[in-house]
Amino acid sequence: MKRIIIIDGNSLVNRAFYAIQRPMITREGIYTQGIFGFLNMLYKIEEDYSPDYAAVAFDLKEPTFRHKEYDGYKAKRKPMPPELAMEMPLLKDILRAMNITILEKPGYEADDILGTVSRVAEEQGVEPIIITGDKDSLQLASETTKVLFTKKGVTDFDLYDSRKVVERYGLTPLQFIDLKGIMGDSSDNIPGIPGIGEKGGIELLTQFGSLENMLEHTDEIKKPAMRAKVEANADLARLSKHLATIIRDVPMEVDLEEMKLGEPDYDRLRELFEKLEFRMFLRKLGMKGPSKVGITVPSDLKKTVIASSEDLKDLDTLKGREVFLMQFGEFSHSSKGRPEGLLFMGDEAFYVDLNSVSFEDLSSAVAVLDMKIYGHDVKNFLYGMIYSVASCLEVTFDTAVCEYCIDPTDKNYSLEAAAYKRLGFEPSSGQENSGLGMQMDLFRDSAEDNLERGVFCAVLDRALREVQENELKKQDLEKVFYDCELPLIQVLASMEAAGICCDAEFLKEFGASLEDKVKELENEIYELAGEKFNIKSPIQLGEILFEKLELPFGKKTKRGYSTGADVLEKLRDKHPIVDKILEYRNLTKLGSTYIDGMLPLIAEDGRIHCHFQQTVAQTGRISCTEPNLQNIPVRQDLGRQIRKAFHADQGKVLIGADYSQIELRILAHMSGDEALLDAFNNNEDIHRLTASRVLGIPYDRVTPGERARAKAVNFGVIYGMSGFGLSEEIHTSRKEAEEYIREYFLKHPKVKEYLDSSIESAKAKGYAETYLGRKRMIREITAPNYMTRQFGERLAMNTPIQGSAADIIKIAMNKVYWELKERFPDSRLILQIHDELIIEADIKDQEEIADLLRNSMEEAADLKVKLTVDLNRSDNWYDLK
DNA sequence: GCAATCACG
DNA sequence: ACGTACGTGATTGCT
Repeated sequence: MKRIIIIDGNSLVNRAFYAIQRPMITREGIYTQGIFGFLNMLYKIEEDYSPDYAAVAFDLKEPTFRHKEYDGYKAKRKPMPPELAMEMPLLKDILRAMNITILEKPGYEADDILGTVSRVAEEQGVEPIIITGDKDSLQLASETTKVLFTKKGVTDFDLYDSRKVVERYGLTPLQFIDLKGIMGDSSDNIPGIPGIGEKGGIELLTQFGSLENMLEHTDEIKKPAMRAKVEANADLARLSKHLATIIRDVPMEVDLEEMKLGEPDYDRLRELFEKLEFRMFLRKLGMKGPSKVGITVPSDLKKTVIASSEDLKDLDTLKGREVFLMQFGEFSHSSKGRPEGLLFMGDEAFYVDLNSVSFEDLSSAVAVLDMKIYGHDVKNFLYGMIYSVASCLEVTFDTAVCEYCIDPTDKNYSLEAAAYKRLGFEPSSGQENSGLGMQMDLFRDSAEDNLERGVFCAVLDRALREVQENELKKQDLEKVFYDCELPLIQVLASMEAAGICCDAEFLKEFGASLEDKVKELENEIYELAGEKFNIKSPIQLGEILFEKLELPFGKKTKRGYSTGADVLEKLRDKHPIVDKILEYRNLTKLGSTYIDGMLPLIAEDGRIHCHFQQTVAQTGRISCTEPNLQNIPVRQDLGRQIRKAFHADQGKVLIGADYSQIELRILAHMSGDEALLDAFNNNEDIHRLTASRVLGIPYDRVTPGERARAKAVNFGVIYGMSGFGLSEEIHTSRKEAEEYIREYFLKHPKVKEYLDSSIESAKAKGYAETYLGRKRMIREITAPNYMTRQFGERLAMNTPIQGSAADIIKIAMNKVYWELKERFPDSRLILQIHDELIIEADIKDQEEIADLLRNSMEEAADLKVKLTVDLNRSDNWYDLK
């Protein structure tokens, strides 16, 4: 028997829209999750039921006969969310391209079309399957007509025929209509008989079989209350049933042959899928496009396991070549483990088993090979070599870092994720959890298995690289990637390998002294609270402060009272316990994060080797983990003491250099605001100047308090401030804060223009752009939700500023690294803290290196303002000020 | 695994 | 009427 699928388009796309949890938006700002979900459903159904015919019915906007017969029909129905409404025309385009018939009929609903087409099909001996998320259509089920009803997600359905309807609900499909006549339907605003719901309705239908029969024999209704309701609303019930009845003879021509499934219009479909960024579907159709790349390992590839130091000479065939490199096993710098093995693949593949080959032997073998290497997350692999070797290897590509340049908003840069995104690659069975990208350290396979897996990764990575190379060109990202991020990999690897000396004894002693004070404070707090409790638990603390001690609570969080420092700060003079708690927090933070957290991360060489993350921050900054050396305390002296533990090695000195006000200088450059430009070019104090301009005070008479407020205003400008945010920051009324902002923009009209243009540009292009052309997608900017959109606007203002600063210091780092390597190989860049670089320099070269550092940083970008750098030298980090 | 908190730029 | 400044990472408590 031939089979037709008849889809309720509106209903299904609605289900699809809400089934896909996270919003999907393309680069151009088109919402796609409804279409995406719909197509997934459609493909699944085609696969499961292989239909011969297909049609999709849609509702039209104009009123139907039901509206005309009953004013309130669907009156309370919420309109389709605008994000989804946007998708509808595109969905129809896709269906047309697929050669799937679209059915619409003025005055009727999609349901009626389903009813009519299924009747005709049944008459012509074709089995109809009706697909919908709406229970109403169950009334159409018969022995031949099936209703496929969405259950959850986009691939989970329930199939009903008349028998299953009876089994499941105890009613025949036709009785469903009667039921709705009695109980009504709030979503369609069908009244039914007021006061009778589903339970009562089923009871009545079980007794009478149909609504008409019931109305003729109301005297037989046993419960008097129910009888009264039925008798009083007989007409309403008839109307309701009428409204709920799906019309099965809509006056329309139904030609099944026109609904026959045929070849889609591949070109048009490809065009649409590309526009919507549906890489998976592109691949599914086996069409040309980025998904065409086949992942097959050449069968004649020579593969060798190197399991002894003597065999390392086999690697000579790689000499001078560009080689894919991948590491198996240990990743963390702090733990003592060594990598399991390394894969090298040029024209041939080699797996060096580091269980049988010494690390030193490998490194000396590699050192003379003069290879260029590429791979996925190469920085981690470089650490698998001795630094002197790693620094000789030129890195020609990194598919992880490249993916980050193309889309810095992604959360997962594993090889699998990137290959899935760009190629539509899905692991075949047996590969699902093979850890192709990230987690190879979890596997302890045989050398042969690692070799096989590595070779597959090499082929996959090569395919990914080709797509990415095109994308870089297309999006004008080549400068960002090739000139900035790619060379930086080497720099960061070197910094990680270098690490910084950390004095464990100092930390332990400092920690012990903290501990004494913490114990003391703990007891005092229990004393003042009158009981013991967990001070570290915001919930318990909140109960003590705001219930037991009845202090006035400021803000609330999802879980209860807010006990953040800003709230407690305001309560300091209300109760002595508050100060103790603030001090307790202060000390335990230092103890747990900066002492206990740091000590185990000191490596055998007495140094801490943090990991610099090049693919995390959405603005282009780098971040730092295990430990985070970018947030070592500095603002308060007590915490700052921690820095005494970090020092230069024997015969070395630390040289620190930080950009002065780089973000505000970038703002001055981008906006062209004369007042800002002049201030910076004349080395004026920018916060003082802002105070003077905004508050209307002579420059020389600005007080420290006024300067501090102006500083907050300057930060606010960079962050895309609101009056509320600023008022919180400087503890003033919102009105006053808004006054400052108004005055600031009045005095700096070009800054205002620039920030507005940032928003406009992000709206038009869908992304924010930095000095080097780094792009960050800002999906929020077109969000219908006000808050979300506002957030997007702040991102649009801040990202070019923060991101350009990141670009500039990266340029400086590349320059400094190569200069040091050539001229002062004993001195190394060791830390970057966003606007600051630290070098551990050989004492004898310190003067020249200081100059080199300053010049590299100041000349990293050519802006309308001078970039200035403050330099400091010391043998420990604390005194680097 | 998330929320709250707090360290940095 | 709403809820509010940008970007990170580590620790702790709680579900």
